[in-house]
Amino acid sequence: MKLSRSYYLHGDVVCLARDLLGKTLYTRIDGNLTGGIITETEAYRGIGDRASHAWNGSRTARNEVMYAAGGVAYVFLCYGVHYLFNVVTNNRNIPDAILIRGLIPTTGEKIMADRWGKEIKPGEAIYGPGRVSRLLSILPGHNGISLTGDTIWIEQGRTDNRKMSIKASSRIGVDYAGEDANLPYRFTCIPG
DNA sequence: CTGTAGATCGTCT
DNA sequence: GACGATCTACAGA
Repeated sequence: MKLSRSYYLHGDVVCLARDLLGKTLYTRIDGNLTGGIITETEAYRGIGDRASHAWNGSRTARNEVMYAAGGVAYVFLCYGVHYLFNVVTNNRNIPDAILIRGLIPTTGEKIMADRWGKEIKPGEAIYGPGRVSRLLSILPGHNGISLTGDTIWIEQGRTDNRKMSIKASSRIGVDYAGEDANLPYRFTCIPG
């Protein structure tokens, strides 16, 4: 069951980042269906969050899609090498987003292994936002597309995340954000 | 196991 | 012109 558009309009991005754990992210790119259970996320909270591209109201061609209504993809190039995939949330003109940092492949594992160039063991968790987008073949061309369409979407899945062990911790690679780097906006889980 | 250098380019100042 | 919401390979202990 696909998450509906209204799901992404929720006003608390930190709450949503936590809620996404245990759900399944799918992509269908060039006819290849791949997907996995989300195990790690980070919330980026609007214009007041120094770690966010939208900090201090910054609004440019790159981050424009963060200002769209929730339920679309935000994809950007990081370090000139990796594409990072975010879920845009909240209402129009409120630039909240959730970075997907890790998942456990459950669909199309062989396709993902080919894209990665490495073997993926059954049940093995993949950590790292750059790897996630590479395995799912998410590219800049997907920036701004709807998450309720047939290319990238998220399903509720079977996992009840109230029964998972969920941890909150500080976000990765955002030392430039000063005190905001210490906010507990990173969520990890061990499905069980 | 830990540490670190290099890759590589769009974006913002 | 500087710098990333990173990953990998490789060196050393």
